[in-house]
Amino acid sequence: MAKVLTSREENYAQWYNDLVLKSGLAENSAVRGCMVIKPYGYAIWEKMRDELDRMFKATGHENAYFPLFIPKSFFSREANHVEGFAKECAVVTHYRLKTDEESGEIIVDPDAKLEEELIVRPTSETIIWNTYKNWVQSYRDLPILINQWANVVRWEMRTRLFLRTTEFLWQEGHTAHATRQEAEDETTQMVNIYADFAERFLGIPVLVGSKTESEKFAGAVETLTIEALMQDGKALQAGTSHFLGQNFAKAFDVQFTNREGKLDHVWATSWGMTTRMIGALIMAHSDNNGLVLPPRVAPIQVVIVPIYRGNDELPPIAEVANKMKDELTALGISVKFDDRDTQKPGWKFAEYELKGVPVRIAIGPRDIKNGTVELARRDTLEKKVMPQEGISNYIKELLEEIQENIYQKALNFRDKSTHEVDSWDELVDVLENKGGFALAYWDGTLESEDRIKETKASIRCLLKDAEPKEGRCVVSGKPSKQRVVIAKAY
RNA sequence: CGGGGUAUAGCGCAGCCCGGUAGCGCGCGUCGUUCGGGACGACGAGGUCGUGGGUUCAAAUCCCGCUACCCCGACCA
Repeated sequence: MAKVLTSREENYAQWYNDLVLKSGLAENSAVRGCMVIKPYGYAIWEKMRDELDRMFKATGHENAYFPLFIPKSFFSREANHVEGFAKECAVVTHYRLKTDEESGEIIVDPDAKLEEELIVRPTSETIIWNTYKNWVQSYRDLPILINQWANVVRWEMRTRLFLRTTEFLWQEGHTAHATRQEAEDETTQMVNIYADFAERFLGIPVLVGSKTESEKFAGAVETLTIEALMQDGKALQAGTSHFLGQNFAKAFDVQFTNREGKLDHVWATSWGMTTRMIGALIMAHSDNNGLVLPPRVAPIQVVIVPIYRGNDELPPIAEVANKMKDELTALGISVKFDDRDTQKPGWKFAEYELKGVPVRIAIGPRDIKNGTVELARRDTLEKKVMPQEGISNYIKELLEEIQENIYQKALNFRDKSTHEVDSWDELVDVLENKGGFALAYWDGTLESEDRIKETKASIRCLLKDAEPKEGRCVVSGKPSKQRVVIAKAY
């Protein structure tokens, strides 16, 4: 087979980049740091979006849309929040272009300067809270459970396709509650939805936990996160859910009259998941032959490739293929019958492997004679000849099996790559040589955390369900109640 | 913004040191043979050598400026 991908072993970052480009998911655009998401990549995003949207709606959320632009002054309201984003936002200063008399070039019209600059949203808390202010008077107006599908812009210094782009697509949920408890429950509920989505749908096992003080979202009281492990042993923050306390309500003056007739500020949450998940999907499962897509996110779940010589051989094959396609479609499976005569079978095999299609069926003259098909699964690269009879139900079950197998494989890898460490040397050994998650006692101080950061790794999270156990901090040797998860991260 | 690198056909590159008017692979088009793992042959199309200036009889090649992109750091979903 012609080599189109750099291998993972040779250069992991290059492998990832090659894969995104060659499989047709996305490419770099004319604008620095921004990508073009191509149809195949966007189809994956649509699958993810539809499933998340379904989960959000099942838990009582509604979609709405807020503006792309946010008045600069809004960012002055919440001091902690602005600290986190102020340095990396795109700012709109003018509203008109004109043709320069001398050069004939298009220039920004200096007379068209905005009185107040507009910020291209890096996230929408400020404009949404400014709006919620008018929506809430009484506890009867609560809760507000809103999600928005949108694009946001963060002027990152270094970008990578899907993992970190200047503009990216995401959903951001913003909820308002009458009580602290209710908002905290919402925060937990949403991080659990993310974890469930990642594991059940994307086949990516995740750790659920809370961020340290220094790693949490600017403006949040607590940030819950799901952390995934990539095949190169680095962690990827895959979704976050923030308990915002009353910070934004106070900054934007969102008060309501509670059941006792007293004025109070509302309690808030926000939570988001982005197109970065496509990057996670790629790095968690794919191999040197290309993408490996879990069936539930695969835009094409089954591809049928005819093998024929001359135009006489095609019609009987097409007949079997189309019948099979109809049966599979009736079972809710997405099927492509690729009868293009512009590409050869071998070319198509390689192409669909690169694109990560979970199941491939090949039908040739031999199969027509024998009533069989050749069936290949992408996750294991196994091929076998099967009878046509009953193939549809077999494939339906096989897709489930592939979904499960991909998840188990990732889970085994994570378990194998998770190490308990009890000293600084052990920690460094894991971070430098082994990769993966290190579970270590930490004394909870910023000093110790900074020391850990000097290794280029960070505390990914404090595990949600960890039972308290006594130990000594690997940095300071001071007493510690719980192990934390440390890893190098994207 | 600091350090390093690159810019030549749609893509990947050679040519530059030592100046003489551009080449290879892939891809693309036509025709034929092929088609159960990225086929083969023949013919063909395609380049103001990033950009502005300078040196020279002559610049992809030497000199100066500019711009863009990539990699490594600080930032980050």
